Amino acid sequence: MARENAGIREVAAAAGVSVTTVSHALSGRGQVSDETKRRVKAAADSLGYAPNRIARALRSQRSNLLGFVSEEIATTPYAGQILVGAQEAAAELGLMLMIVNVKRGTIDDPQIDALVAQQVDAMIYASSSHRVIRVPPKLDPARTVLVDAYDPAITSPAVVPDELGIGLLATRRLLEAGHRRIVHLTVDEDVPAVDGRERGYLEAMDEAGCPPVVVRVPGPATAGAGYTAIGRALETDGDLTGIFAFNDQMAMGVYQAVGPDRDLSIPRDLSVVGVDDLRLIADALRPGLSTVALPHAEMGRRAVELASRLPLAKPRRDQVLRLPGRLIERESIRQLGSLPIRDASGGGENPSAGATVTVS
Amino acid sequence: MARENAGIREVAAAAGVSVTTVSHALSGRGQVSDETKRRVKAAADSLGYAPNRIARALRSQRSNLLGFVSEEIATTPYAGQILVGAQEAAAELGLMLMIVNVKRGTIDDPQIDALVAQQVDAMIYASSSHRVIRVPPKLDPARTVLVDAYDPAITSPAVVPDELGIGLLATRRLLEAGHRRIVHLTVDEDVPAVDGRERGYLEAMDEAGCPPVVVRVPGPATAGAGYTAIGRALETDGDLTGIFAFNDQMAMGVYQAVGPDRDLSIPRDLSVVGVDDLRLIADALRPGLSTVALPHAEMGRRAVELASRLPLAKPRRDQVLRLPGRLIERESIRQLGSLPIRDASGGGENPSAGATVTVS
DNA sequence: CTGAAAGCGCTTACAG
DNA sequence: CTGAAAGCGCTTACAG
Repeated sequence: MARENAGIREVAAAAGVSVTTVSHALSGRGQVSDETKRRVKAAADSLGYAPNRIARALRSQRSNLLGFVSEEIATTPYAGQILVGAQEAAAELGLMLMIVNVKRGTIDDPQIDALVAQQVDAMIYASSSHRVIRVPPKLDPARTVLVDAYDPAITSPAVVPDELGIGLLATRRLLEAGHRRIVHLTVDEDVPAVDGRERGYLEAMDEAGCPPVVVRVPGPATAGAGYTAIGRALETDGDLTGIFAFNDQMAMGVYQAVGPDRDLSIPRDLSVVGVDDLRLIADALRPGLSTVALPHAEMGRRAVELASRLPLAKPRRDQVLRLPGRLIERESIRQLGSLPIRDASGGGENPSAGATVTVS
Repeated sequence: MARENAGIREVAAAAGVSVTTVSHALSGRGQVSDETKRRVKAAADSLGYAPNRIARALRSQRSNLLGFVSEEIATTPYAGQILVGAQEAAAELGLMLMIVNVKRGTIDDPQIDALVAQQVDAMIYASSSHRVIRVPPKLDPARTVLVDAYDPAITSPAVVPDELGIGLLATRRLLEAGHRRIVHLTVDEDVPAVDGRERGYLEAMDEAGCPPVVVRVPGPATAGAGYTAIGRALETDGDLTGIFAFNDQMAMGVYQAVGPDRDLSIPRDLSVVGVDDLRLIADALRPGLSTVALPHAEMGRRAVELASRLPLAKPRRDQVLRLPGRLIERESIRQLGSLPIRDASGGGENPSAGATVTVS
């Protein structure tokens, strides 16, 4: 894979100019006549010249490398998507990504040291799910961008999903389909995703004048948690018709609970919306699960763009970029239309009159 | 992130020797007295010296970089696991991975050119699922290792799962649990995974003297395909008790089919084993799905180890490393014990007497 | 066993 | 507008 091709000297010789002029002509940095520029470019093309990035990095003290530290890249499909977006943006900017995988909650890792030793221009630290973290102290906060994470202790910019907007989007979708008795199934974890989606739900229900019901079960937010939660929800309100699950896994638990155990079916009796757009789940469930896709690829993109400007950008405190989710429609939401199914009342009451069920 | 620390000159000054001696002492390449070596190392430590990898790469013409080209790293959790294994092995060998994501079936990609321009020492090309591919011509076959893929046209070493062994493992597990009427649900795709697992199934059934039944439905191997396949299987043999699904997604289709549509339950009436150990599915299904985990991380490891030796290794034609799968037990297999449930006959017949059902 | 010197392939003041 | 020269931080023949 070693490049045995022409170097800048060969190009210079072929074009009949000095290496300085080749460098200037190709980089556009110096003053070079158009004619010379043309000749140099022609020579470079015909020789298949590509600058040696290592030599360039050594001389210019810029590696054009971005470090990408990801927590548990393998355990969720999310990190992969962030990576793809980051990768694309990096390619467009002429940067390469150097990737390292660390355990969740890592403070110190020899791999991170290795990355620093590579003299990356900046670092991207991607969490495995939106939460508050402690950035490893090895990373220079002024040269680090956080993805799907937020560290209140430092001033690095962060790119995160707009969790509140996601809660609004999912809940409004159910409201627009005519549902009034909508429950939010969530977990008792103290992370921005849980908090933000719930606040979005409460806000949307408030707007619509519907009493909110939040069912909170012990985390993590798995199918099992969803199974437990929907059971509680149905005990609390046997007439509910809309379910906003914290994520697709919890939504899967709803599917598992309604079929065999009860005489309910989706979407006939219950409309369900999840979050994550985990294809493996959302596509495989019958009927397909409507869900809010998180902007992972876009987060990766934006993180790279921010990181590439980091050495130059002015430090801004609490610079956090919230990116919107996107509703992916499948078949789990029933349009109630003008005629209400079962008891679709509930308008006009104060949201504070709604229930919060906590299972522990 | 730029290292503003000591360079080799500072270490030399601190130790009272030349930079040559520092280089020799630290790399262990030249002849240096133990005493000098000790002094140099102490100086390096106290200054926190780390060699500049870029300078080293430029001078020694070895980048210590491995290119990792992955197809659609985001769409499956597999690629992530391969990456983690590769990452770990690379770290142990003092190598860094430079990662690029390409579309499935890519022949030409500017990202790959970029990787080549980085002067990586070798390349790893990881497919998104075990199949026959055409390696992009930009990659030097003598410096490329294939993962989860095989290109008959070139001589690059390849690291793949032992598909036949996986078929044997899954089928024998059902046989050992006392099942005799075991069906293999698969798809009509011409890839090594389909072919190998099926051959393993046939071999194991033959060993046990049980007639095999293969139900083949149109791909891809999704939950929907599994749903269709189990329907056909039950039409063909209403008394079957064991199901070896091509993968976890097809196994999920079996779960979806047995519950609501028929009076069958897992594992009471049907024992199911899948392949992939997709946590999102295998853990979430009720009962948990027993499945064969593919050796993804190990494949990544071995690929890096091979790649790191590639510039030195002798070219060996058709060097393919087959790594075994591992059975992950959950709750989807019932031990039939000594007393046969329903009709557990079927021994003694020739496998060729078995059926192959193809749905198109 | 130790060190002076060349050089990897570029970029970048600087001089003309 | 163009080019000679220095130098990024190492490694590596080579000489002593």
